[in-house]
Amino acid sequence: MSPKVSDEHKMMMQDKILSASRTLFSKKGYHETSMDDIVKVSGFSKGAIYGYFKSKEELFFELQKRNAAMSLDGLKSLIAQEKTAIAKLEKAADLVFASICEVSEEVCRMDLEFQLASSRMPNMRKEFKKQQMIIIKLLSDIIANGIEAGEFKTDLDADNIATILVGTIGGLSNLLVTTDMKLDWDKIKDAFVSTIRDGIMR
Amino acid sequence: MSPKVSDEHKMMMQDKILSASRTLFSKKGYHETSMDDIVKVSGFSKGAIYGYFKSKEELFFELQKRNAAMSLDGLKSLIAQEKTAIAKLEKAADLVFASICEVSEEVCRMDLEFQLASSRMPNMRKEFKKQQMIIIKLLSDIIANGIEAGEFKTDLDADNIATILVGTIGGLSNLLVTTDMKLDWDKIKDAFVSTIRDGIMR
Amino acid sequence: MSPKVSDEHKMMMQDKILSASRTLFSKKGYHETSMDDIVKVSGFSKGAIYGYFKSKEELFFELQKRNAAMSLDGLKSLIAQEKTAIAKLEKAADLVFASICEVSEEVCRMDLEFQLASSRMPNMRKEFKKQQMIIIKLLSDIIANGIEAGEFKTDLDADNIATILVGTIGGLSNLLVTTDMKLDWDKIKDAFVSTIRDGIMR
Amino acid sequence: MSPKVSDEHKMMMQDKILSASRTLFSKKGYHETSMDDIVKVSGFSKGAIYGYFKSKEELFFELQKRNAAMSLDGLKSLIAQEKTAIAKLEKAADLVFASICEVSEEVCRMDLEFQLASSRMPNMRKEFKKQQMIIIKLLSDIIANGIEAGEFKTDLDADNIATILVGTIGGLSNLLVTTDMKLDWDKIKDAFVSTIRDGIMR
DNA sequence: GATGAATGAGTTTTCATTCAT
DNA sequence: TATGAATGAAAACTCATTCAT
Repeated sequence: MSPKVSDEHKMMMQDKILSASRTLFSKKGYHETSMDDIVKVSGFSKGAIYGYFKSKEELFFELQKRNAAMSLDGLKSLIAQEKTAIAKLEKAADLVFASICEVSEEVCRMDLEFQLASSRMPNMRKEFKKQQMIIIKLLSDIIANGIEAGEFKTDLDADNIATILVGTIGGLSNLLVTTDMKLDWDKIKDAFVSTIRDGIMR
Repeated sequence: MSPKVSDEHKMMMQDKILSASRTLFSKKGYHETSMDDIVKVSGFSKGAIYGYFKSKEELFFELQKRNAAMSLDGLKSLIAQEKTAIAKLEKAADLVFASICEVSEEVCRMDLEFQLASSRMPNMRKEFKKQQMIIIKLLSDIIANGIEAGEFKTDLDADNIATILVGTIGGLSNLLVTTDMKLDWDKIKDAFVSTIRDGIMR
Repeated sequence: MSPKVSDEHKMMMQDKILSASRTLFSKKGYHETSMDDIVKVSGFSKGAIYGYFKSKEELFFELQKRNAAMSLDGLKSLIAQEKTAIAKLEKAADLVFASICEVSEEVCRMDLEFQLASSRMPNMRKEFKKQQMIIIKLLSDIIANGIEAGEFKTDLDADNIATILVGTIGGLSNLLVTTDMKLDWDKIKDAFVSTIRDGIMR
Repeated sequence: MSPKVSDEHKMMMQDKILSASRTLFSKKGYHETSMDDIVKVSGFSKGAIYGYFKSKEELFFELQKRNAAMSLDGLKSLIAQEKTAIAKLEKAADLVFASICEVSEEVCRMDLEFQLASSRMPNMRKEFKKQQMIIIKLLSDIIANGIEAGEFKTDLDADNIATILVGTIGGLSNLLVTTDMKLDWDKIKDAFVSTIRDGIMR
């Protein structure tokens, strides 16, 4: 079982590098972040980094995967705590708006970078699609359950509503980083939640 | 008087260059488009292009401004044809979903590029914010009128709803280009419109 | 006809770069010569060199082509001055041995580099083969004429003899650069010429 | 006594490493073969290889020495079976042409690599010269014996003829790998042997 | 003004070699 | 003695920008 130790170690080292990269990518963007920057900030040598990731692109790709996995885990565990569909959705909205406000720009910019990369790099695109699908499915299932349970209108298409929700969340997140709009996110959240609630509940 | 003629001429020349750039930027992205690409496609010389724009960044910036102005004009004239607030909003939704489906990827990718650029370049950000504000204000006014006219619920915050709408539209557009999801945009539009309608109408 | 001026100028510039590269490649070898070396020695900038040759490999390839063309021209004009087949062959031997002795190492090393490159790079190989074929054909024709004219034995296969001659010359040239053997090239030439003469004349 | 065992062991280990390197160098060339390649193919660790050879260059150098020694042994034992000088030479020609045709490219490319290295690295050059000298001496002695025995013309210079023979063989071998010429090596061998025979026999 | 050749700092990536374990 | 992760100098190549003509 020696590979386990080795793999764990590798994971840890990769995480250290990714951690440094995360800050840089979100601050300066993918193109503007050079491997030299990552070398400087991470404290690893050029060769070491290339030992752990075979290219800048792969490093970026891996970062996206791990970020997404973490976010998804957080979302899932939060949702699991609630019983009703509407409560689950509200909890999800809470989390997302909280991350927009608190973790704020860094994470949101990173997301934008990933979206852009996804629109150009086939591998990234495939992965990103998969991730979005998972989230949409997650919400879609909640909505479908809500319909079944009589919480929501019966004529809703769960998938489409879920897609719209994901789109809205992403769009609002982007709005935050692309403008400096000092928005009152609490009120926007309330407006969002109540609009959706009125729109889908019966 | 001569400056006027000269300015008009300058504008025309700039438009020719921007037109070539638009295609390139949306197809390949900002970073992957080189000035040499623009030289080749536009037919202008290096020196000429630098005569009309003082840097690649400025060229990109200018392109965004003109694109936004055109889109806004289209939106405004379309909206002006309708009387009721809800009809205006639906017309706006039509336009946006049409551009997502028809003009499709190219335009949406361009938007992503702009959003990303906005999140890094202060000038761009300022401009982008201004543009978003204008659209939000446009929608907000419609909503406010709708409230006043008794079309919509009275407890709505027009600005927040407008922000959400703009976010949703942007998010769905990004979803299109970052994933290959073969979504049924017509149904999504319907779901979007009816959710919103139920959410805001009384 | 403006391209003519431009093309001539381009050729001249390329020649200047190639000239500097020739020295470097023959002194240090292909792999050991960096583009920075060429920049330093040629006085051109990085960008300028890449403007004239799209890669180090292409530069090397072009150098080989021009070298070969020059050598071939020299050989042809020398041979044209003689009447009999044996005299032509001897003249060719003179030229080759002279270049081995006088121009000496630099040219011969360059040849070795080209041979090695030919054995690995498909494009180079094709070009090298073509060049060798031309020389073999040149000699083969002389020999065939010599056979017809009754100078040489009638049972000779002109192509094979020509191939052997080309091989021998190349091999001796390599022997010069790969060893420091202070050989008496005049005597070797005499031995070569007389062996061949006795071997093929009747 | 322990050094003897140790030395033998070292030799064996070195041979294993060299064996893996031989394949790599001949397939990909010296520069294109990395130490990592050798690690992968040989199964030895980086450190182990550097324990047995102090550099890539030395490894290459040692490989050349052992290759040459093996070839020479084969040649000597083959030649020893023949009585007359011409029979010995023909046997030598057989061996060489056989290796060109059968073992073919791989070995010949390796030779080219060595020749090139010889032309740049003083140590290599010295060794290569020594090896060539030995072969030339071997052939030269045969020729000298042939002259004495009345087989060959009396006015031949044995050393020069031997040099030419070695050059020719090397040149033809290079011709094989640097071009794809589908030559009829049997006929070339016949032409070679008969030309030489006619050129030197009385 | 217009041109496009020239610039050179900056980019990603490789790889022979070392050395702590 | 053996290992292989780490090193970092050096390589090929790009491209926004300038400026002599």
